[in-house]
Amino acid sequence: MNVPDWTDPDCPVARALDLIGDRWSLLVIRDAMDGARSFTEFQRRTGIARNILTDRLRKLIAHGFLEQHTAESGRRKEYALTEAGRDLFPVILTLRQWGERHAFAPGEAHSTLVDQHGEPVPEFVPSGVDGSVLGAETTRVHKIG
Amino acid sequence: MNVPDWTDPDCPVARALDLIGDRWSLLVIRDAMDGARSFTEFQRRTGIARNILTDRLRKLIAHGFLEQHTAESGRRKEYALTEAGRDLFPVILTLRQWGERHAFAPGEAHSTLVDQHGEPVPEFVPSGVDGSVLGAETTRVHKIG
DNA sequence: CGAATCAGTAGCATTTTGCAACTTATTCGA
DNA sequence: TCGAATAAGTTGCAAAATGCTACTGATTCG
Repeated sequence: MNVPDWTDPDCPVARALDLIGDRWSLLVIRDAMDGARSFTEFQRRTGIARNILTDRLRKLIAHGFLEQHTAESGRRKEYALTEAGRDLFPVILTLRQWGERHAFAPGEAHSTLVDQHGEPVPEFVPSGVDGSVLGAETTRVHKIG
Repeated sequence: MNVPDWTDPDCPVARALDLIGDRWSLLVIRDAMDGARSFTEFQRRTGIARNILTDRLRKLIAHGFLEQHTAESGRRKEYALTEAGRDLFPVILTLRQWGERHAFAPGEAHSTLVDQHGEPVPEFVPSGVDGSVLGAETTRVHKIG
């Protein structure tokens, strides 16, 4: 997508999905957050076709999620998350937690997310200014204008 | 996707994306959260092609995000979110907040999310058991086994 | 130096998506 | 109650995206 032909220009959700709402982009971001740096490493972890990976890495760079820089040792290139890319952490986290709750059978094993001390990351629940839990029923979209 | 051929069976992020990681599913969910109930309404709001919408609605039902029931008045069918579908709220919210921060120029107008009293929904920041802010740098994936 | 590895490209087959026109059932209004 | 409008898809075909396999030119390692 050439940046300014948004599916729904007023909606931040739609703009975000125009940028990373495809089969692979968020998996690449996930792996970047988990330490992947090289073309081959992204390819191995995701299983994406090589030509598509080339395309996705270019788009992710063009849209400001990744940047390519030269590694300390050697001249080989590396991909690293930008601030905007790292800022997708809450998106990946909520997808993960949704998946844990609804895409695994009870008792079925899955990878988990832990903090620096090895403690599991707690469930992440949105709350309003008064501390009440927020959901689709208790919020609404306020349109422009 | 026929449910048990996951891209990456151990990863909840990948499973979630196998189910709703395409151009349109999350926009349909977004509109369902914002009150859309009928085929035509989804079509009008998203702009998706009608045959693709048919396909997506069927898949969302098959995967347990939506259910179809008969409206009170009249015999016409309606689509409604299931509990699993409503539980995608945090995903939509974090996508929205990412979009607000990174996909709009400073000062550019966009729709906003408000609570029952019309108060803007606050920024949603993941934190660990000790209350510290979590991000990609301070967490890691703990694999199965 | 030679072999292996990395980072892609290129060509082609398959799948997915999009568009426009058509169909069938409801519903609404005179 | 009839006729028109609207809802909810379906169908056929064209265009775009994706995937697979093989190939290429640098790096790097022993």
